Amino acid sequence: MKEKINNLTIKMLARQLGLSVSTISKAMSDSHEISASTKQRVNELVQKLNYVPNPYASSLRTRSSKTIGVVIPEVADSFFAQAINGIESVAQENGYHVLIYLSHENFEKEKKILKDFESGRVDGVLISVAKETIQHCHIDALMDKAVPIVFFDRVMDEVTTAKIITNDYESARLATEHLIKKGCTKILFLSFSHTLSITCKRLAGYKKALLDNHLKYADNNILTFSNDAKKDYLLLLKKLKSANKGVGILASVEKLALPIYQACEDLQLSIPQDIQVISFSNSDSAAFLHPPLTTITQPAFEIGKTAASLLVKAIRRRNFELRNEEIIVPSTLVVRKSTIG
Amino acid sequence: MKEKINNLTIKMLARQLGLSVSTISKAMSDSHEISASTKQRVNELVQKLNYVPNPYASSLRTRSSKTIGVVIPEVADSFFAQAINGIESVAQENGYHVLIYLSHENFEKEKKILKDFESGRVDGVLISVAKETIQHCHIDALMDKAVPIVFFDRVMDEVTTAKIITNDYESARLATEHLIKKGCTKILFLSFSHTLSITCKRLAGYKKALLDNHLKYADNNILTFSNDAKKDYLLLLKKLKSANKGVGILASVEKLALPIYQACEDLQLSIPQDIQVISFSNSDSAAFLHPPLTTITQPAFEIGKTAASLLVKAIRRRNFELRNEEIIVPSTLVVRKSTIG
DNA sequence: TTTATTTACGAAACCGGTTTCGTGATTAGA
DNA sequence: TCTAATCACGAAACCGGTTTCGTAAATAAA
Repeated sequence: MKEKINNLTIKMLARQLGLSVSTISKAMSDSHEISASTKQRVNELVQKLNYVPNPYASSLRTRSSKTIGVVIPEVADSFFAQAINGIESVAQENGYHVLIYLSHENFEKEKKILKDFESGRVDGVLISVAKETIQHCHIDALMDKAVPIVFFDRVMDEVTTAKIITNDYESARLATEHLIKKGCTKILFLSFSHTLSITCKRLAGYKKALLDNHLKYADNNILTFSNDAKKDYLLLLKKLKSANKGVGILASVEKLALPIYQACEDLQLSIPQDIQVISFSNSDSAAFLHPPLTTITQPAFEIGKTAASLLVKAIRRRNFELRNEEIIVPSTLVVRKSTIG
Repeated sequence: MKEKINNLTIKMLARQLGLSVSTISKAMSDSHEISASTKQRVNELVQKLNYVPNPYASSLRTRSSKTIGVVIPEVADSFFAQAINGIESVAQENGYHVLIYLSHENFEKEKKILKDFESGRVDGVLISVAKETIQHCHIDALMDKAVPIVFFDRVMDEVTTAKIITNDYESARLATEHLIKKGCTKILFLSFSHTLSITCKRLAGYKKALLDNHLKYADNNILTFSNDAKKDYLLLLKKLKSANKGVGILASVEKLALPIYQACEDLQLSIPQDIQVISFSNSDSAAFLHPPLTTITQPAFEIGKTAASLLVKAIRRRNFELRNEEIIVPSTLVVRKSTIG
């Protein structure tokens, strides 16, 4: 087994050059108090010996980790995958490192993760809260420690900080209206939470469209999925069994779309003749489903990028306070064959 | 702006309890040299004040970061998303933190990332190399610093360490054979690299199946995609235009599947009547494409989990050497309608 | 030419934990 | 009863950087 080599330290560099450690340190950070010639000597040795400074020593002293923590419910969802892409691109560009944590929609896990952040492990946090999360004490606690936090997608309105979201209300309203215009007289809203910001807003948009078009809202048109896929599927089957023509479905998150297709197949219902479907989704394959799925496509990459940019700015400039604002990056309704053309 | 509070330190705890810092430290790590009563006093204060020790101070002294670095080419691919899931689950279970880096298929970026790891930022590394990566000097350099590395999926055979992969050769062979059995006499192999371990092995499996079935191999049946989506698409169109019945396609990675569907649509070719398609893919939506896509489904979560478990074990037990072994988690051929039933 | 700055660097404190080693008090062994 | 071992804890070094402050030499200002 290869031994952990007594790593190269700044002290050794100093010795080799006959300089002090402080001089080396300053030279590496291009300090003005070091002469050009010395800087060059230092840089040459650094190159030659392949020296990489210990980030933890640096973090300890400077109280900054150049690291941002990202907390998301899951990663196997095109939205979050693309958002991570956006986040990472900003991080890489600015020399930040990205710590990823999955809450698995579980509040206790999310709490534990944020608790750990109180240690100073990260300079800032990007979070999309878990489905179970209804309190924000864990977030408040972290903010009390002056750790900047930016929400994205799944936000908590009660927390005073920046939130990067899409136009949930408006796009759900538009989608619902689209279904109505295409002849739907009864529209099911598939949700998977009563409390998440996104589902509330999307539901509100749905209701507004109903109201505007003189359709009455009915509680039993709202299907709330649990985490039990089998049970959820049976519920869906039951609902669709009794569906007549003129039924439309609006799925409020990506992962609810495929079960609809499955159910229609099992029940031999045809989309869009029997049932029209729209889903919030970022999946590339939406266009190639059978039939192609009409989607509300969120600017996931953009949302991640915007959130990360703002966070980095907040970290950099300590006097730059994250205002209690919502930055809205709009989604687009992409009409395909799952709704009548 | 909230001021960065002079964070709670072990020193303050010590003062409050009239104990020394070393006692506190030992009490917190449940050292045997501390009495039960003292441990309890310490724990109570820790609870009360909500004390979270500074991980970087600890890392500095112990030379361990409880962090693993994950380097992948991209995240917007179901395979990597699921693999991250597996990795994260193991990490969370074992108290490890996960730093994520994307190479964007770029060798220079990958090199830079691994170079940074030489600092001691991570205790171990999981990597799936970039498409551009053909040398392994950057990996060797890291291993020279005694940082354990485990490859997953896209490995480098020349590097002596553990590799978690799927049965690329065998599953490509089976898939090709499946196409042949279903009547294909000419089979296109869609690749996006000549050098990646996975594409080489999959190509070899493809060749073997041809050989076994007395079909002749032809270079111009191999389509190698670049990163220029438009150009790639035109290439594909051109190939398919001249396709007669009996053509099959094997796509060696997930993201090559949708362009095939697109092209067939544009050319009004019907799958599977005109062209049969199989793709390596982990996407849930494969089953709902038009037509449902026959896939080779990799155990992505399992691969991530296995790789992470092995890495954690290697980190934990310094005398446990990562042998030069391949751990193979087999894929499954899921036959759907894109090949004739 | 003398004094005031500026330049270029070093010594040492510091960040917040962990670990080694030493020691007085208590307990066990002879 | 006297010595040896054990217990429970503290002092201080240590991890590897960064930063403050002090200073000799060089340069500029008077």
